[in-house]
Amino acid sequence: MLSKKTKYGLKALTYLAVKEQNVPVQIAEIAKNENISQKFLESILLDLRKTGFLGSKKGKGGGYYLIKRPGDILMTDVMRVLEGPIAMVPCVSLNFYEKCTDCPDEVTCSVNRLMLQVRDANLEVYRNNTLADILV
Amino acid sequence: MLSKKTKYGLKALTYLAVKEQNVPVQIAEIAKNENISQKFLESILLDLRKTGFLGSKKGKGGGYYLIKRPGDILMTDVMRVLEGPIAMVPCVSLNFYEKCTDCPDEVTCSVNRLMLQVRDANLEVYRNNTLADILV
DNA sequence: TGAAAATCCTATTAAATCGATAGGGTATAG
DNA sequence: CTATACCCTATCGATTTAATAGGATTTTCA
Repeated sequence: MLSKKTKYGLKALTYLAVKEQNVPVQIAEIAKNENISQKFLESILLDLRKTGFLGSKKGKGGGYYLIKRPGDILMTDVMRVLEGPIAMVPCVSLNFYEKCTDCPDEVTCSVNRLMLQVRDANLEVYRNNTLADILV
Repeated sequence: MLSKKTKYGLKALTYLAVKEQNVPVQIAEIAKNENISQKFLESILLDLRKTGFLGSKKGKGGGYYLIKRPGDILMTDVMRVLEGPIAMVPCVSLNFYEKCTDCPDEVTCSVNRLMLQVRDANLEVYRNNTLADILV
């Protein structure tokens, strides 16, 4: 299942993508328009700012805005920040590799074999989509 | 993340696949060889039996065995039983469709748009793999 | 016929995760 | 200097997951 964090994060990013770049939009506005708990969204946007997707501005007239153009924001990067590793098991993860403790040999593991294909298929999708591509 | 249930279930299926068909293998043997909690595996195999993948035999010399040939067991079916829906959001699910309560329109939803592609990519993988294909 | 073997079944538990909330701190515009 | 809006940490309740417990049922076979 896709986490609500990821869902909300994606919705917020697309909301900002159709706005003027570098013009701050307030959390409250996004939350209201996208039916998201404001406090929860707050923490998600904070995350997206710390990871370099968003800029922010405090005080009156403040808010969040996209730092890069939608066409330059890859879904691979967004998904890794919001949802975590793209691989379904650590032993096939590119960025978060870990050996299985229970499994003696990855080469002869059927789970590994299947999940490698799944990882590649998902990567292909995320690499072929920027934020601009999923706008209406 | 792939659940342990799915991981263990897949390992058990492949274990049975390399054995003679219709010859029962005991839970204890599979659990020991694949480093799986026996009791947990018990409930998983029970599930796989109820959903038509395995047959069972009680008493001495009993155990579980594959009902179909590995080449006839599609990963789409296995994954749906063990892991649940293949889609990451219900609004793009083929077998478990549900409308989002928060989202006014699927057609203009960026999450929907992205997750449709992800679903199709995953389906493609699972449809192209039978149990026979992921054996060593 | 009875004891051992093995699956069947339900309930419970411990830990982790998730989604949401609380409550104040900090910077900035005007 | 005050209102605004982001910043930050902590906590909570619900759900899910992985594992365990404990016995019921069926079958084999001596």
